[in-house]
Amino acid sequence: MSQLPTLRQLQFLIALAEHGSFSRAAEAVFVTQPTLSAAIKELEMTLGTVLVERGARGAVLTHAGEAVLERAQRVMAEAEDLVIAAQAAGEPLSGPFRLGVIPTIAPFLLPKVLPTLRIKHPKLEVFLREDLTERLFDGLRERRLDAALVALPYESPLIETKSIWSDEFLFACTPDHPLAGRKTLDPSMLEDEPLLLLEDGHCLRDHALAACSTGTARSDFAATSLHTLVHMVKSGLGATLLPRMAVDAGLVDQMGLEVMPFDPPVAGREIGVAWRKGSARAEEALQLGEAIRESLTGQA
Amino acid sequence: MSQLPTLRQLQFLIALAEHGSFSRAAEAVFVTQPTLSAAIKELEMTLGTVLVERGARGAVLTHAGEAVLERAQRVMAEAEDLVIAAQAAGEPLSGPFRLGVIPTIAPFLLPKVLPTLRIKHPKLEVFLREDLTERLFDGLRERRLDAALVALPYESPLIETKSIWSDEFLFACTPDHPLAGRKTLDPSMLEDEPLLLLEDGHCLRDHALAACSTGTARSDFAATSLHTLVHMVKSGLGATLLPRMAVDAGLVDQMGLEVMPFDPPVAGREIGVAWRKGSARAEEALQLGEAIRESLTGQA
DNA sequence: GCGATGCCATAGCTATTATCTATGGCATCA
DNA sequence: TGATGCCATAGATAATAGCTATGGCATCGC
Repeated sequence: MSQLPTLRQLQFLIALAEHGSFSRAAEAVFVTQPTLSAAIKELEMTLGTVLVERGARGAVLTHAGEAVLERAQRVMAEAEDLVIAAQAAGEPLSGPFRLGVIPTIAPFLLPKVLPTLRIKHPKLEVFLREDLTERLFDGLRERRLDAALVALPYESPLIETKSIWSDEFLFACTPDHPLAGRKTLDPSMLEDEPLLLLEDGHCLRDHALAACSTGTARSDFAATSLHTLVHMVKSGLGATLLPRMAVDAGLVDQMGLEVMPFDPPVAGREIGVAWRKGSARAEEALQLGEAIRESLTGQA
Repeated sequence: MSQLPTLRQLQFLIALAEHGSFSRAAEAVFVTQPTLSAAIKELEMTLGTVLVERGARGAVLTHAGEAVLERAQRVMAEAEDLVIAAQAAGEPLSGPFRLGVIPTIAPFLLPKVLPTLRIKHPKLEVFLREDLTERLFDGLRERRLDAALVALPYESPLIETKSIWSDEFLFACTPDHPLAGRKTLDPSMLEDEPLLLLEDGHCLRDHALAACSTGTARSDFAATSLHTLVHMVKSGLGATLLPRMAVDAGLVDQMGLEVMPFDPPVAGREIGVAWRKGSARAEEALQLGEAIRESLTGQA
């Protein structure tokens, strides 16, 4: 069995590749140039291959160096994951946690949930990022996020999800709408009803359309947020579907709109937590989802 | 940024988990018990978590320890891959190379190819393993093999392939067969022709059936190798399809059988090289395939 | 009970090596 | 042709990885 390189050596190689010069790379990793120089030489010795072409204008990786660099980055990333996983396993739901939330959930869920979360997990520091599902998932894949709250179903490679809450859709319209005044509604009644929806890219748009397969979207107008959406409904541009969570949070209060549920089986969307497959904080993501569910049922 | 653990510490942890005792683990990695003890303690310090429960009857990993262990094994595997990749990049096609070959290729291809390979790449030490495709692919996934020569198409997760050679199918029958004496053959002529084939599991069986979609396999007899197959044909049990490579290698010499090609477009199978996705020797696998192709065309 | 045994932790020492400072050689560029 | 920037080497030192010896503490067999 051949000798293994040191993580430190790999770290130095990565810095060297990044900065293209022994001296600057050394500076970047807070050692002196001879130290880094010796470490790279040592690495080349243990690997039995020249990794770097030294020149007067700096250093360039050889072909073998590039191959090693790629794997070195993987090894370092795995090692860093290990550290995070260890900390997470030692004390779950503590420390900085980068959570993405989609815009149709964030303003209605977070005010309810964050205070309880802060009490139950005082060591947890939640950093929030609001964005569309696809971009949140990109963030998960690129390790910029630890977890995300999104609406399901939503398939995406390398992403795993767990549903934590069912969010029912409600029909919203002006009082002079033909369907106004009803207690409940059947999706089939929305046939030929031009629905006002969010812009393309918002998963709520697709989920709403899926919920009432008979309804059609107005193609001439679309809203950029749920708040503007209800205002557009109010001004007579059409009816829409709203998540109950948003209505409960007071989205349509004092708007003078009619809001009614559907007959069972109730149409809706699932709210769930998502994480990168193999993430060091996958377990924590699940626990966070559970904590959110509890805090929702606790004060529902 | 938190301090990273050492590969050595991870190695110690893996040994400890495997042996369940500090003393025996230490022995296994050729250090003394206090050394390993100190290293594990140091690891626990840098991770900020207790990984091991010390008891009088040995050591057991904590929950966090299990989580770290799993990732530690990944990191170590990646690091070992890095070493191999470096050596491969430094001097491709050298050193030990574990090559799997399916039984319907091995006896006919290897005698042609291995001698040239030995001359062109004298430092390459090829270790051969003959088995069915699926088991070879298992070997690739479990890192017991570096590459495999198989017949394509053959989809399998985590496996990548590259075709290197087209192997035409030939029709073989006894001289008293109705189709005997023809120059060429159309697949449609095999309708209702009961074909004698290899046992289930051999991809050649499936590829042969795919080549002539009209033909049907005899379900009462099946051969375990191409050599027994031709003997069974000879004894009148039925006709069959043989890869040209095997015929060229003398499979039916002095057997008194009729062998004829198909009309274009010629039916056949692709012979290709396969490797584990992300393998440290993926590049070498490709090069090996290229070398084999060259050695085939060189003396075809 | 009570040594005997096996296991892990600690202490103190040593050898190794990682890192630093200082310096030299060698290209490139003004 | 000096000046500059870059990497390699040398020598000294601090950090640490490892070893030997030993102690404490359970468990087990008698």
